[in-house]
Amino acid sequence: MPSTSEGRSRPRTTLGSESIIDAALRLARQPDPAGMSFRALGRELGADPTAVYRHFRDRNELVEAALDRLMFDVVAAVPADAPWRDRLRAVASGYLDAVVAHPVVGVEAAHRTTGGPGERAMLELLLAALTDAGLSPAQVARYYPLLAGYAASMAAAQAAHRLQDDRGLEASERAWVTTQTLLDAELYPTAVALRDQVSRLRDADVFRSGLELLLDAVEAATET
Amino acid sequence: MPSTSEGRSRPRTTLGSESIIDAALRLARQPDPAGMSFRALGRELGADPTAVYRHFRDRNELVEAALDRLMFDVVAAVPADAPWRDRLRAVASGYLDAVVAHPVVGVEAAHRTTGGPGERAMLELLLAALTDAGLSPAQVARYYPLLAGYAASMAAAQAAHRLQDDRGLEASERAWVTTQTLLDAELYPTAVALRDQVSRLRDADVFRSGLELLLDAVEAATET
DNA sequence: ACCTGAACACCGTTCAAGT
DNA sequence: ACCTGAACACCGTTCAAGT
Repeated sequence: MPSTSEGRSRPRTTLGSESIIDAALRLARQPDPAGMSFRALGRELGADPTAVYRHFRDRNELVEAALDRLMFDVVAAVPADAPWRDRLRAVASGYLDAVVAHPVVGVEAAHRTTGGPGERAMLELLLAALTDAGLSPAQVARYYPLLAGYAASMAAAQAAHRLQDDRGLEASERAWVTTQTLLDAELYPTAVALRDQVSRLRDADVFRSGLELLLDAVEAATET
Repeated sequence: MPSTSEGRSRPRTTLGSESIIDAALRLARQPDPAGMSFRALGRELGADPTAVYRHFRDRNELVEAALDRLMFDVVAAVPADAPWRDRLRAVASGYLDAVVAHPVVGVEAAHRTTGGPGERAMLELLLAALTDAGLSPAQVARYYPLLAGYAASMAAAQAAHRLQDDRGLEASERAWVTTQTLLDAELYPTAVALRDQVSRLRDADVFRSGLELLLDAVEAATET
């Protein structure tokens, strides 16, 4: 490393948590698993990598802050006056898009709890929508973890899938459950129809159809 | 289960892919994210860490082999003559248990495709069960990716959750979707019932109830 | 033929030193 | 008060050298 300040324009505003999160999310968009390292972050910020430690205790805290910001923006984009089912659909697919668009942060979305305003806003939205649907508190307690867990884990899996094959873009075009095993298998030699249909499946389609089944279950629960 | 483990002394048989996988899975049981490093593996095998490269091209290949072995054993434990719904329940919960019991390998389960005999056996089981349920090939093509994706991503998320808080055992006792946010929130001050119920939720319960909803959907699809 | 071990290019993180 | 940069203890992986 040459001693700083050559070439390169200088972002070099005073460092703040928000600008660090911005930079982290910018790096997280690229499908490079190691793209959001502290060293890359320092380069992006025009500061020493370790300066980030002034604002976040460790990597964990930074990732959670970035994730919380994604959630906050997703919730903000959901029309508040839409029917409950539309609201849930909107928040779920917005969340999926955000997580997949920032795969480096997104892979951590499945199991992390941020404790921040974004998470709280999303929680509020979920609980309110389920209550508006007509569920009792006991029913909300049953369906809310299921919906949240489904969306979080499926989205993270898709982000991880996208991170994995940088190589075969065609491969990541297909749904991640679509093993090559299935596609070339003599396993189901007669079921050509099955192979054709599965090979056309996209990750987002799988996500959506599962979500609709869960929402159907919510709707059915209100009718008893 | 393989019976070839002889206490503490010296594993040091001639290195083979199978014994390496055994050792890797042994290390993967411990809830230490970095526990399955090549260096730890070398120690466990009584060999130089890099000797593993003689048998697996890289870490990716090793993880896939270990995962495939888990799947193979899970499928082998499913009674082949049970009704289709019982078979699917058995394979799903066996898979969840295996993945959560080997969290270091399990976290990778969501998005990986092994292409091995274990994966093929599991695929065969799934397709056969759905066909036995009465689904058409087109319906199988719709529900199979959903079931596989659901189980894979939820199981991986639970494994990741278990890896994360080594610290608060009580925290990982609770379902991972259960934010502290919800538990101490003034958010729903009236809904004490909701908080109480959610705080009693376990990860495995969430997994199971979602699975049953999906299986209900499969069953309903056969009646049209 | 198979294993070894030094070496390489990375990580996240700490901390004494600078300004 | 805030940032720097060397240093530490790790990674996965490569490759020339050993047996």
